[in-house]
Amino acid sequence: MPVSAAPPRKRRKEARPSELTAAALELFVEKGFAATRLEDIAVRAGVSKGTLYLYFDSKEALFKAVIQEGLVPALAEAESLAAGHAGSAFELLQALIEGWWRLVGETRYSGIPKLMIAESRNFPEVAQFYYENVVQRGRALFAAALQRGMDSGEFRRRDVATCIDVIIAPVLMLIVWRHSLAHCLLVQQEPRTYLAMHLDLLRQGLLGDATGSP
Amino acid sequence: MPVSAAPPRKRRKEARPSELTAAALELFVEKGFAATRLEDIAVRAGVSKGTLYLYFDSKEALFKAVIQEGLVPALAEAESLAAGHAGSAFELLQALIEGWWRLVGETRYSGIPKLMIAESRNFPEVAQFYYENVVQRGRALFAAALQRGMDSGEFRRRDVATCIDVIIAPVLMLIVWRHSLAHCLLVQQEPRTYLAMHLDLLRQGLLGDATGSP
Amino acid sequence: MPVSAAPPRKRRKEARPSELTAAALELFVEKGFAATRLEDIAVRAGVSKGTLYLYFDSKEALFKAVIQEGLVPALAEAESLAAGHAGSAFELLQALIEGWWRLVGETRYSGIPKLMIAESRNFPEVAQFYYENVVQRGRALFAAALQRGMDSGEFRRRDVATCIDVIIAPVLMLIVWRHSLAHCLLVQQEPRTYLAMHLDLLRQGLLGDATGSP
Amino acid sequence: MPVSAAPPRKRRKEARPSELTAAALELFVEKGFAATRLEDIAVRAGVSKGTLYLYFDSKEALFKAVIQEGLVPALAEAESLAAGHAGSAFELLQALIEGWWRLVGETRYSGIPKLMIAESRNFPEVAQFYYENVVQRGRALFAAALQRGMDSGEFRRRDVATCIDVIIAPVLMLIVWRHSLAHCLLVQQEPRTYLAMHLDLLRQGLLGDATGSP
DNA sequence: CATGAATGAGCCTTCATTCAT
DNA sequence: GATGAATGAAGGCTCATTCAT
Repeated sequence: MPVSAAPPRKRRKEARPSELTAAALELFVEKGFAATRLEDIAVRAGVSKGTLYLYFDSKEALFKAVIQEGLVPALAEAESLAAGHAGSAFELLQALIEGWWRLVGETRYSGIPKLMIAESRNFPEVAQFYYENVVQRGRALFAAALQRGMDSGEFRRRDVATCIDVIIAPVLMLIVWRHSLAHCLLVQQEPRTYLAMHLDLLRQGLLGDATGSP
Repeated sequence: MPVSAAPPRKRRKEARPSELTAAALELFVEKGFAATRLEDIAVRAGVSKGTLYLYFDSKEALFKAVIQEGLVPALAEAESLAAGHAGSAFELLQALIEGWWRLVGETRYSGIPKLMIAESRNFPEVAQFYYENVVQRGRALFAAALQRGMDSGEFRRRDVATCIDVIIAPVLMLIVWRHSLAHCLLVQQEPRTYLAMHLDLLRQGLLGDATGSP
Repeated sequence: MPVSAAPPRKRRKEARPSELTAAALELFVEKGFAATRLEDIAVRAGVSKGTLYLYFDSKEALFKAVIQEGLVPALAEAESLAAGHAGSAFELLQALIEGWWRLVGETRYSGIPKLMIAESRNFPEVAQFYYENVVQRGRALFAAALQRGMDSGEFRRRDVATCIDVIIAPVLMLIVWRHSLAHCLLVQQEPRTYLAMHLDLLRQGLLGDATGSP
Repeated sequence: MPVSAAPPRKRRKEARPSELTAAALELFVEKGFAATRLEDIAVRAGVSKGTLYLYFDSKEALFKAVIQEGLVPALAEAESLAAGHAGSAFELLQALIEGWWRLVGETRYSGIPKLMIAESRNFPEVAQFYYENVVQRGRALFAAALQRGMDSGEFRRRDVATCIDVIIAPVLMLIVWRHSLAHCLLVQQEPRTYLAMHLDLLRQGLLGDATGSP
């Protein structure tokens, strides 16, 4: 037993739950919920199987925790980013998309959307939580930007609710793609280029021609 | 017991495999591969558990069959649709998107993209097959339409490969959404409206201003 | 459909059961009863799985038939051979051992002793049948030869019942060995040499020294 | 619940594997490999089905362990017994046969020869192991005794390799017999009497007459 | 707190048996 | 008679969960 070194047990104890959910997230995203064994999660987190049950009541509870601690903090950050934004509506849209990529797309949390796509029908309660706390809040950010642009005449006037989903889809799809087919086929493309193309089409699509019509 | 009816043994024999893959597809899409029990598939197809093994060597072989017989026929139809198209490049794009919705989005095969997202990392070989026989061929259709529009000056000139993915994403996402979160939350929106919005933004986004410059 | 050739169905029909038991015997000896699939037997006999049930009620009934038609004819032949024997007691013993090798050891029926060793505890009734109709009758032949030799002073006087088993053991073991370890290790030895050695030791062992004592 | 007793977890852990192979050996010998259910083994060992898989990867691995831990220790003991033997060659033979009966014939390990006869063709690798580590070493012990006797003139000169097998056969057969037919028919004979008869015939058979010829 | 041995319900797979053709 | 598609009970194996240490 080493006399010094090694973080004291106290610190570990507090950090444990998030180490466990981090390991669980990785494996759930990789293999899916049902195909992931608790033992594998324990091994990846460097603990024993039984330890998982000190922090979570069941495999399903662990899954819920993974989702619940996943994207909410990122959303809060995005919300404050949007609140303090000063530029044009399109610049806000751009900031939202790029911010989302930085805060989610490039982190381990990017796996959560794929996970929810794969598992929501098996866990309706979790899906409900995710919808209310992530999807709705995320859509609201985009809705506000779009509404502002339309009200000011910067954007053509369209149905906002429908517009949001069309705009978000390429961003979501990029993430999902990188966690599914692209991952095992190694056909990665450059995300920044892809997002730039999306914004390029979007600018033209939303702004319309010089006269602002139709 | 009816005097007529009762499918003769012979006909069943030939029809069985596709009845089984149909039942399997539904359940794999609903629950995922690992969480689907062969017994459930058998019950849904109206046969016994053992019968599955008369037609497929294993659960995994059944999965492969589900994917392989899934979208290839629809793609062939889309290819012939594209080959015989006469209108503008944008009209071809529109026809591709709407055709895809009609041939895939509204059929049971719409579940396959969701299934591949969820399972491709567990079945790299199947992912490879899907990529080569569905993804690549689908992208080629859109690539041809885009290239034609750019060459003729109808569309602004952009990198085709990147452009394809951005354009396809909303269509794919619509399908995936309806098989995942939307399905269990009953927050369905009208697909036609959504696709119309996508095309609306796309027209403006691709065509650009009156002078044809970017 | 050929107009001529092929044995007429009538003949097949009579020959069928023994073709089936022949195939079954081979596979039971090779793999054991439980590990042999009826389908394999059917294939080896060149019929379909269902056909087996036209001749035998169950897998167990087939097993019983295999044993019952196995060694009884060979024993009858050995009995008539012994009955007509004219030489010394030792020559009779020698004729029995050599005859047994020719009638059983070199035929497919040599598998039956191995089969009974492996399966008798799973099929006590069959074991009973085998004991009464094969073992007992076989021992009786040896018993008669021994008794004759002891009565005439040709052999030393010993307990016949015990003596029989010691004498038979090497012959049995030779057969069993060739159907088990020797078969998969290819360490076959020459059976004739082995049997000659057995008889050589036996002659000396039974005859004793010149004075006929002890 | 008793205050004392109750084997500590630690001790069980170490003792488990041999408890499991002991139970497995009994059942494999009784019913054969394929006809033995893992559940029965577990019940006989007083554990649950799953526990077997903590110690053995599969049913086949359990089988291999049963064979591998079976007769090797007994052989080692027999070898040291032979090494320290001082009497005549025949006395050594006698000691080997009687020792083998005491160390194997009367223990649970006596089932292994029957098991190998029944299963070697299904498990060629195990047969190979058994042949090299048990059969070969056992034959070497007898070979040495025979060779010594022939070199000293105590025995008649014969081909040693063939002679061994003839001599061992009755001992092996006795064991096999008691685990197969004799077991279910209750026709047990006295083993000691049988072995004595074998040795009696053998002495006379090997020694020959007073003049040492032929 | 942490461990990992033990459990047993559950699932994939096999195969003896049946029966419509 | 002969076939082989269909059945469903049974068994090997896995893994979420528990609990004595």
